[in-house]
This record gives sequence, structure tokens and C-alpha cells, in this order.
Amino acid sequence: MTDHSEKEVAQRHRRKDERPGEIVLAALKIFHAKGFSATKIENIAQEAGVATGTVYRYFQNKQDLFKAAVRELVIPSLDRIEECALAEPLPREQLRTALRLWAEATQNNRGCITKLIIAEAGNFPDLVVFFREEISGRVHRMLKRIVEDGIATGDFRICDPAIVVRLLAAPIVMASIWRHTFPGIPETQSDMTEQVDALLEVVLKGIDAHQGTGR
Amino acid sequence: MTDHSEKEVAQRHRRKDERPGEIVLAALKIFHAKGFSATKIENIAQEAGVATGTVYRYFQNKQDLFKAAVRELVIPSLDRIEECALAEPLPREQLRTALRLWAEATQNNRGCITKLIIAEAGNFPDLVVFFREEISGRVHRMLKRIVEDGIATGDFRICDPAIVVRLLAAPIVMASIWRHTFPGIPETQSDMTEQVDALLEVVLKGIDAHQGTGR
Amino acid sequence: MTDHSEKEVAQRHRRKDERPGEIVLAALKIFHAKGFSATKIENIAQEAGVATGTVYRYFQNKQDLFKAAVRELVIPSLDRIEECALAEPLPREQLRTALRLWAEATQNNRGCITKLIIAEAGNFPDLVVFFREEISGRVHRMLKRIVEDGIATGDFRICDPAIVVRLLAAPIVMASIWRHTFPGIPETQSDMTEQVDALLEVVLKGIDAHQGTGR
Amino acid sequence: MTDHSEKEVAQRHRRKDERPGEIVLAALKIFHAKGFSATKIENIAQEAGVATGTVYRYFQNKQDLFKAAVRELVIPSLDRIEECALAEPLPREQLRTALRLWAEATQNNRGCITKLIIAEAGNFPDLVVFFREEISGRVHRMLKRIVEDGIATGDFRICDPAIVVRLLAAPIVMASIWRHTFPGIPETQSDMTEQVDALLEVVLKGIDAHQGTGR
DNA sequence: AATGAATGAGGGTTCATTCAT
DNA sequence: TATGAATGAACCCTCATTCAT
Repeated sequence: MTDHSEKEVAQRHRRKDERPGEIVLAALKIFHAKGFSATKIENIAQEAGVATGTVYRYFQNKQDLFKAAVRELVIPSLDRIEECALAEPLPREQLRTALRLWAEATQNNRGCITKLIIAEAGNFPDLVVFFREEISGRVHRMLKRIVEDGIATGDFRICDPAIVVRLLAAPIVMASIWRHTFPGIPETQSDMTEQVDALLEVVLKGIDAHQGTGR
Repeated sequence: MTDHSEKEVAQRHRRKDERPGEIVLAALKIFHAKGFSATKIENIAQEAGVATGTVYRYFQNKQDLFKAAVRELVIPSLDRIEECALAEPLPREQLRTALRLWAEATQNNRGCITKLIIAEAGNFPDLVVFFREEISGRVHRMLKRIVEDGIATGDFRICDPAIVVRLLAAPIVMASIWRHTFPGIPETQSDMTEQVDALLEVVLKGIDAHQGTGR
Repeated sequence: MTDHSEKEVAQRHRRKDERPGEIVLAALKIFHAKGFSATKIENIAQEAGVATGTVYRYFQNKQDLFKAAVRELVIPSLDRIEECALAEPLPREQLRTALRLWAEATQNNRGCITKLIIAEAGNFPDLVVFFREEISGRVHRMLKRIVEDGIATGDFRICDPAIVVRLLAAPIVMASIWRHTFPGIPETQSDMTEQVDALLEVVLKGIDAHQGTGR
Repeated sequence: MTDHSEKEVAQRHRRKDERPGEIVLAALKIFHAKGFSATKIENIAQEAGVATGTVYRYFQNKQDLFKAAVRELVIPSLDRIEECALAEPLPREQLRTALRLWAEATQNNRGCITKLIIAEAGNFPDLVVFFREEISGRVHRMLKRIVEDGIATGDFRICDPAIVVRLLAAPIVMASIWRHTFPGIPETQSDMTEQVDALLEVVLKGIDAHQGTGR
């Protein structure tokens, strides 16, 4: 909405190839704001600067558009996160990098997808499968591998990697969900990098191989 | 759903007192399964074993019914959790009791409310306020007070209580959300007591006053 | 509404015989205020101080109640008007008496019936027939006979009695309709006796046998 | 109604400009026949030869459509009546022209509006105000001015102009109401021009300045 | 006989989808 | 290809009517 000027220029010089992308972005925005059912195709079309009928040239129907919006807007960032994290030498640095990048990614506009999946899971079983396997599952597998490596190398003490992953992932996912669920609340809009560091400080201490048993 | 035989024989019955409760329960179930917009009043009525019009004798409209379902089904359990937890002598035991009871509460049918709020936040601003202040906020305030007490008594090392609370609360909320979002997946239906213990083990080690700094 | 005390007392000492009459009166009031379709049986029951179901003990259905309300509340006054008017010796006094009494009758609560008939004619063909023959027609026949007598006796000059009757009746009916259509407007609530006299003055001059032709 | 054959073949057609007018006309017809509440939007749509939803492209809701039907279909003829009448030289000719044109106007399809207003006044307070001020009031003001002029010029004897106006207007309005209330009755479908002349003959004699007092 | 809770058909309105332009 | 007027099925809600109490 802040870039109306761009949008209007785009309307003139728009190439056909860009249409689907613009529609998908507009769709994501409105779906996120109102939920699937409360979203009208007409609103999406308006937001995308096209006529209602045009939406149907690129997407079979409303459900199809919803799926496309979800599918096309998450994948890209995951590749980069994984790549950057695994480039670090130490497990704890791998964790820090992975979590920081991931937390950042969930904060921008596209981060609302987790919230959307939760909201509409009942009506989109195949999207749920897609999300569990390609998004949520992928992040968890990556984090789990890092923790397992850390245990193997003796950096982390022996513990259940799954628990640790949940401990790390949950606050980040929750922060993303709250941010997109309570958009007006400043407390949910805080900077994630700091939080990731504070979070890691506690958890790393909790799984540090060089600490006592603590009890 | 399993006793359709009974329902089908059901004649007209005058049960002014029981009706609202039955309808609210049925509503919660269907709202949870399909979301607000996709839920038809007719479905709720069927589930409650009444005619469509009967719903409107007790609730002004669909939104009213939704709000009633949310409001009336969360409050009770919170009282008990708080009471039991504060009855424990040590901060770490207070934490354990609070988290265990809370985790249990989020697992039953009524636990879907967090998921529902997330899904419908955009369309029910006043419910969001209610949820943040009376539900989510209340649990966080309780946990924060315990952590602060633990720091004051020297049981926990000096740290940011808010971070610790998030670290503890997030996995439980996430588990609740996933359980109600992916109902068919066994992995999300695991026993919460164990998980709470494993979670606490790591976190308590992370904030234990008698450990080194770990770095 | 001003006699709530009476109504409540009546509820205790009410005899069965009075019920239908009370319901019919209540019905007329609400039908008049809102029209047939917009009137709810529940409202009529409330106004009559009975339960919804009770209405159906005395009237088959809503249409039946409407017809009863119309039929039972007009007939009585017509008898008296006719009787009083014909007791006068001179045609012009017969006219004056008939019009005065009729005008008065249309001003009270029951006068709204003409308005109701007009409003609902399309949906109650048999009521329309009843109204034309038993109400409207009867008044017109009476007035016409008086005018014809006046012409026969030489009191009135030769003219079309039907025209004169319309000239006399229309303002009275109109006044009744407006009064019940625009209830808040003072200008429609004026005293009818004066108006009848003023009206008669002009018309009687118009049909006086002892005047010139006027042109 | 007579050309159903055409309508049934009618394909989807884009006629943005004609639609509203057609719908308003159809609405007036059905509203007139059945009253507001008993009219279904579906009926109006059928009559107009469009689908139900199309009505809502041009009118917010049923009430809006009703108001539009009333407002848009009365104003035009009043202008012409006023203009023609005031073009006459003598007051009595002004009266005759005004009444003739007005009587004619009330006889065609759009003349049912007075009847509609009476029927639905309770549910459309703002329409009532509109009618009293812009329709009924306007005609009365015009007639009153003519009578006052006639008295001033000495054509009419001194009398209450308001009474005379009522005397003249009431039969015409009543004829219009009856005609549209009892559509099948031949007696109510008579030619209005003759009636206006007969009516005027009596009334003009009644207010003629050159007559005796008649009593 | 009286009550008023329960019923369920019906109608206003919305909106995903189509298709003439 | 893009448009947006037109379509009509679907759903919320009302309320005349019924019937267990």
C-alpha cells in the first residue's frame, strides 16, 4: 500500500508474465488479513489491479489460488537459510545462524503462512501435508541434524535432539504467529535477532557438554 | 456423532436449561473443524441435535455463538492450574506443576481455542483482546511471577524472566496448536507430561543458579 | 398502552369469552401499525397479554386473524349512523348527521380499517369484496338515497347523485386515511365536525335547488 | 408478461444502462400488486428478465429498491401538470386543467404510488416525508394558490381555500386509490375527465362569487 | 386450556464463477 | 487477452406454526 506509485506504473508497462505473481501476492495479503472464506476474489483483483475475471485466467478457482499463494511464497527462503547455516564451522554457530535467518524470514509479509495454514488446515488437507513435509518438517530436520552433530562431536551433552529442536523452534514460530495474529500490538513486533540470542543463551547452557548436571 | 441412532429418534423436547450448553459445545467442535466462515449453523444444529431455528433462541447470531463458545469454555481450567501450582513450595516445582496442568488442559477438546483465535483474529477484534488479557496474558503473568520469585530466592540465576517464560510457554502452545491443526498425525498426539519434563530439564539447567556460565 | 393496570387486572379475572375479543383488538392495533406481513404473531400475543400459542386456539392462522380483525370491528357503528341520519326530517340535515357520525367513526382506532384494506387488498381478495359490499358500498348507498330523496322532494337541484356522494365521501375517507397513515402530523388530526360543516356548506350550495346555474 | 417467449430465450446480455430502469419498473409493478413484504426479489428479477443477483448490482437492498421505485416514477409528471395549468388565463380553467391532467396521471401504472405509500408508510418514514412534501404537498400548494387567486380576483367568493382544495383533491386521490386497490372492478375504472368536469361543476357552483348564499 | 420452546420452510443477500463484449 | 456485468447456488436468519408440558 505504500508503493502505490510503483503499482500504477506497473499497470501500464505490465508484462503478462508478471500477472500471476502480482495476483498471488495480493491474494496472500488479503487471505492473511481476512482468512480464506472472508476473502472475496473481487478484493484480491482490486489489490492486484486487475479485473475479477482476470484472476480466473491464471487460477482455476479460489482454492487453487490459495494453494498457489502458500506454495510459491515459502520455498525460496528455506534454501538460503540451510545453505548459510551449514557454512558455519561450529554446531552452536550453525544453530545461531539458522535461527536468526529463520526468525527474520518469519517476520516479513510472507511469514503469515504458518498462521494461514493453522487457520485453514481443516479445509485444505493437502496443503497441510505440503506444509508439514516441505516447510515445517524441513526446518526441523535441519535443526535436528545440527544438534545430533553437536552431540556426536561432543559439543553438546547427550540429550533428546527432538526436544531441543522443539525448544528452539517453538518460540520463533510462536513469535511469528502472534505477530501476524495481533498486528497492532507493539509487544509482538519486537526485534527477533536479540530474542534469538537470549533464547540460545539459555538453551545452549542447558545442553552444554561442559556443565554439571544441574540437579 | 457416534450416537446418531439416539438423535434420529429424538422427538421435540423442551429442555431450556440444557440447550445452550449443548449448542455451545457442538459449535466449538464444528468451528474448530472448519473455521468460522465455513461452518454452517445447520451443521451445528445437527451436531447438537436440534433444529436450525433453535440455535437462534439462545444466540443472537453466528458471531455471538462463536464468542460464547470461546468465552465459556476456557476460563474454568485456568483457576485450578494457578491454585495447584502456587501450592508447591519450590519455584522449580511450581513451574513443573503449572506446565504439566496447563499442557494437559490444552490437549482436550477445549484446547482448540488458541487455534481458533489465531484463525479468526482478523474478524473478531474483541475476542482477540479478551484472549490476550484473560487467557494468554494470565498464564504468562503467572509463569513470570514464579521465575521472578526463583531469581529473588536465589534458586535461578539472574536472567530475563520474559525470555524464560517464552521458552517454556511456546512449546506447549505449539504442541496444542499442532495437535488441533493436524489431528490425524500421531506424532502430534504424544503425551505431554513427558515432554514437559524433558523441556524443563533443559531449561532448568539453563537457568540454574549453581551452574557455570557455559561459555 | 396507557391502561396497563387494567390489562394486568384483566389477566387475572379474565374469562375465556373475552380472549378472542382482546386478541382481535391487539391484532388490529399491530396490523395497523406495521401492515400484515411485518406483524408477528408474537407481538400480537404480547399486546393481548397471552402466549403465542394461545392465539392459535382462537384463530386458524394469521390470515384468519386478520380477516376477523377487519370484519368484527366495522359493522357495529354503521347501524347506528344509518339509524340516526334517517331520523332527521330534512335531506340536508340527514346528510349532515350521517357525515358527522361517519367522520367521527373513522377517527378512532377502528378507523384504520380502510387504510388496512387498501394496503393488503392484493393479498386478501375476499376481504376486498366484503369491504366493498358491506362497508364502503353500504355508506355510499345510504348517502345516495338521501341525495335522491332530496332531488325528488325538490330540495336539491337535478344532478348526478353518484357524483355528489363521491364529493362528500372522498374528503372524509381521505382524512381518515391520512390520519392513520401520517400519525405524527398535527395537520391530519384536526377536528372532523368543523370540516364536515365547511364541506357541506360548499357542496349544498353547489346542489341547492334555489340557486342560479352559476355560469 | 406478454412476451415471455422473448425473455426465455434471452441470453446473458450486458446492458448496464437499461437495467436499472427496467428493474425499477418491474419492482413498482410487483410491489404494487403484493405490497412490500409479500414481494420477493426473485419475482421482481423474473419480471425484469434478469437473475436475482443482478438486482443487487444496482440497488443496495429491497428497501432501497422500493424507495427508488417510488422516487423516480412520480416527479416527472408533476412538472408538466403545473406548467400546463398555470398557462390558462382564468382560475376556473386553471383548476380544470390541473385536475384533468392530475386525474389522468393517477390512472396509469405509476399512479399506484399513493396506494403504495399508504400501505407501507409505517415501515418507510422517510418515504412518507418525501411524499408529503414533494408529491401531495406540491399538488395541494398549487391548487390552493389557484383558489386564492380566484378569490383575490373576485372570481370565487370568499371561502376557506384549504377546504375547497380538499374537496377537489379528495375525489381524485380516492379514485386513484380505489382503481389500484380494486383492479378488477369496472366501476372504479371509469373515465376521469368526465368525472372531473362533473365534480368541478358542483364545486364551482358552490364557490361562485355570483351566487346567493344558498341558505 | 394455556404455554412457549422447538421446528423448518422460505426469503434476502452474498459472492464464486461464467461469458458476452 | 482482459473486462466486469450477469448468474444462481448457498447460507444466515426469521417467524408462522406445532406440540410436549
